[in-house]
Amino acid sequence: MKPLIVIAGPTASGKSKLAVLLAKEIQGEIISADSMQVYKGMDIGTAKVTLEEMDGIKHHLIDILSPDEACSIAWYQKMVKEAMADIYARGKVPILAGGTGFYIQSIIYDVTFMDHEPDHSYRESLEEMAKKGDKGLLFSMLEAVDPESSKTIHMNNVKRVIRALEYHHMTNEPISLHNKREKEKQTPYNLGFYVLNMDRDLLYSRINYRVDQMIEEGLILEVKTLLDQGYDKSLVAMQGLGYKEIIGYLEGDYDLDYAVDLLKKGTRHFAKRQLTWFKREENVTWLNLQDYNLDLTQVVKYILKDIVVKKFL
RNA sequence: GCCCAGAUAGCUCAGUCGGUAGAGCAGAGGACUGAAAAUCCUCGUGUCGCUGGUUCGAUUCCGGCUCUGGGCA
Repeated sequence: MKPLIVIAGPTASGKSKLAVLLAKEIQGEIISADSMQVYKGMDIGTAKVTLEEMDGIKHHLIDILSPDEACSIAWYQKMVKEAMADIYARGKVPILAGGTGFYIQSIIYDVTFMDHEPDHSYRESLEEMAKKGDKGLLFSMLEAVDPESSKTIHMNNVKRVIRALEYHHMTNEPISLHNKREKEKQTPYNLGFYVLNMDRDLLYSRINYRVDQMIEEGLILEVKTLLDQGYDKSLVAMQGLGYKEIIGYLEGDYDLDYAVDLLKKGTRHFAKRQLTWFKREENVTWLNLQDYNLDLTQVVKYILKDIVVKKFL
């Protein structure tokens, strides 16, 4: 089995830096597992690694789309697999690093996605129904077609309901069946999965600090620039943390202090959701930064040892 | 110093015509398989400021006190 090292963790945990430090030790190249860092021009708000921070380590899947291009998990997965093939061909080790749990899963379990594009007109008709407030109708459609999913997807979760309906519409099979099949998969890689974390209080104060830094570094100008370039607030990229809040401020919905609070709060909530994603994963090595005196070089030392012991490489 | 209004969950407040109380936010937990930094679900006991009184029973009514606003001197 080919080696794959994953460095995950909530936002502001230090995983990007950790990944670089590790890459230098094991002939690694970094593949970003981040749904927002794929976009060009969104640097401050996504806390994208700078050229300097990359420190000569090659990073993949960063700055590959403009903000008006939609990134889907299927497309992301395809790009990552290409990058990995390339990395292996050159005799290096891929390090998947980032905080988007959904994306990470799609890689480590090599989830199968259909290779055709969604039926936009069908989806739009469903979205139309949702707009009219017909949540109940959508849900009863799901119950009829995929009773299994109707037990696990909540009626209010319109996005999930629509996707399940869309999936059935395109494949004539319930998405619950697809999910079940995919969940049974074992990873095809020799997988070393590390999650960098710390006590919640510390994480939250780091998040709050980081948001203040972003404002100082010019997040508002970055957002303004994107809007001036014609990127609309309805774009998926503009729904990202740091962008939607600042857009609200720029449009006069509230003052800057409020926007900053909103962003800090949203980022804290996000970090919690990220952790939920990693917690359900088995065979994960959790690393509490506080056990290493907040020193990433000590964390790297531990990982290097662990990699040898568990024969990940 | 006097008058008025407050004092209830970490915060903002609602409420109890007297039977020990509940929303939003914060916080915690969870779901997710082609929007995922999105979307969605679950979780609310706290000396009801302190202290006397009335009462079977007071956070609720009455008195005093403390504190915080606002007003008058």
